[in-house]
Amino acid sequence: MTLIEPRLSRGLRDLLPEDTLARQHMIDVVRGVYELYGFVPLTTPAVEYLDVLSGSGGQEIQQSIFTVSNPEEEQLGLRFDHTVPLARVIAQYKELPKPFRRYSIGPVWRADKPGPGRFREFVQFDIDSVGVQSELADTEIICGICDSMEALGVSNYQVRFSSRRVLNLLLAYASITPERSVDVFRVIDKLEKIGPKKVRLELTAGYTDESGDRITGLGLTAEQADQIEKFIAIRSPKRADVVKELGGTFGSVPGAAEEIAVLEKMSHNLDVAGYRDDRVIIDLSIARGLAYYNGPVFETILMDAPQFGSVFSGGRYDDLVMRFLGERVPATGASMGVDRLLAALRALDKIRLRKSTAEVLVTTFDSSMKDDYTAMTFELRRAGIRTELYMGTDRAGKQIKYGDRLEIPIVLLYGPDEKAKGVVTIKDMSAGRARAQQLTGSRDRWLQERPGQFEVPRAELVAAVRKLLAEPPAFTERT
RNA sequence: GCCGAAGUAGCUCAGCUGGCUAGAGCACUAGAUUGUGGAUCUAGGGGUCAAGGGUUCGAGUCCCUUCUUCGGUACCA
Repeated sequence: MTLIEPRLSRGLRDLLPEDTLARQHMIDVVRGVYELYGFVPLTTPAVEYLDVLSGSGGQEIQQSIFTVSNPEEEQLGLRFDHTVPLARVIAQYKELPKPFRRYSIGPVWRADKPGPGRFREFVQFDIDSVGVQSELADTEIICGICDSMEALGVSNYQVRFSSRRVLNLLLAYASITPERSVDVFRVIDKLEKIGPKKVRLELTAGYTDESGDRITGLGLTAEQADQIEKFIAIRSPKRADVVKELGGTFGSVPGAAEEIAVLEKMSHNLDVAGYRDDRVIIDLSIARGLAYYNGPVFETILMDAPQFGSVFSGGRYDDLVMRFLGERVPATGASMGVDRLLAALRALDKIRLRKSTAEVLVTTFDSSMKDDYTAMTFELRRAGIRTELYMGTDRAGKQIKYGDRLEIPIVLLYGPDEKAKGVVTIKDMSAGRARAQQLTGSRDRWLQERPGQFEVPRAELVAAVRKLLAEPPAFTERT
């Protein structure tokens, strides 16, 4: 018999229970925030028609789409984000009430070459408001980002926003054609990463980096680069100052006053909602690389883990539905990089890792008492306590060890002795974990001490377990 | 895509100018301990030395090719 090697195609990975629980927890928290805002969930298939995904043109785009075959031999592919399927749904279900404010959570696929921290299948959490032109919609997305970060226990973060329209006006002012503007945005967006010198070189003549790689410049003139530098030099920790200076320097550019006013309104809305300069700033170097953004753009940095880059970013994209309807539908939204944020939260020690969902393990070390164990287990489950019944008749040591390895906080011991006395032995596993740190050698003492163990009347089992679960554990747990 | 580095047990690695049956630590399994987690002791399982070819009496070690992984860089709708 030829054995099949267990393996995964490159760029794909498994998430073992511990990782899945951490991810689930994070998603639940953020979902809770946006449901608090009244967003509704939307689920679309992983597979879409290829032309729906890639539009009429876009060969580059098609290269990173995984194609899929079906019996009808249709041209299909896996979605690479949630935004395009959303645009399709908007166009297809015209009866949907507007504004349509929805969130989508699920895997997306990109057939790129995987790199460190980059996979071919990854989960995105998207929130979008469709059908609202008002900057209130953009503001609300930003507020939700802030609330999400705080609900996740991160206080030191910064949401930075800018506006593509303001940037576009600037580029026009610097005599840069609209076709080139996306290239320019891409370079400006690197400011934080590579510094102003390299940005200037990349905007103009290009340069050769340390590894000998040739970076092609955009070929702008020195005057054009000057203009761009003058613009992105406008920075301040206070939103009002940025708006003011922007108005002073560029207010006379045709159409600029109107767009600067949008930034001002957003800033005002944020103030009213209670999100001040310490959390949300205007940063004119935020451009985002995506071509379809046409209004406010924003991103989120964890100040204690900036190396992870933006963990939650987005912007306004009023023209995406055009592809399907031929008419403009205003839309704005953001996408949370679930895996990136999770990695950052782990680095910051903000995620409690759990190996099991069970709070209680019922051990079964006397085979004549199987019915007692089953009854006990379901009694706890009906009381809403997450309970695992040990399967098998291994000796007590193994069963307790199993609970220990899965970090189940409570283990129940119930044998003939307990039954005769009408009690259950409850074992608070955290106590033993703390004790084991101090105790060296001496197995006898370890056996005698039985840390964290106590008996309660069998009838009071549920109440006692509830009480113990409500108490703070004896050892320090991450929240 | 480009530049660089590395691939030996599940993980981290040792293995000298080519030479006994390829090792260690950790992890895992079992026992000491069939009613108690940790520590300790004992035993055990686990390897196509990334793959293929070449040189050689002999290759984990040298040469070539391919693959993969990790850095950096570019791209990222």
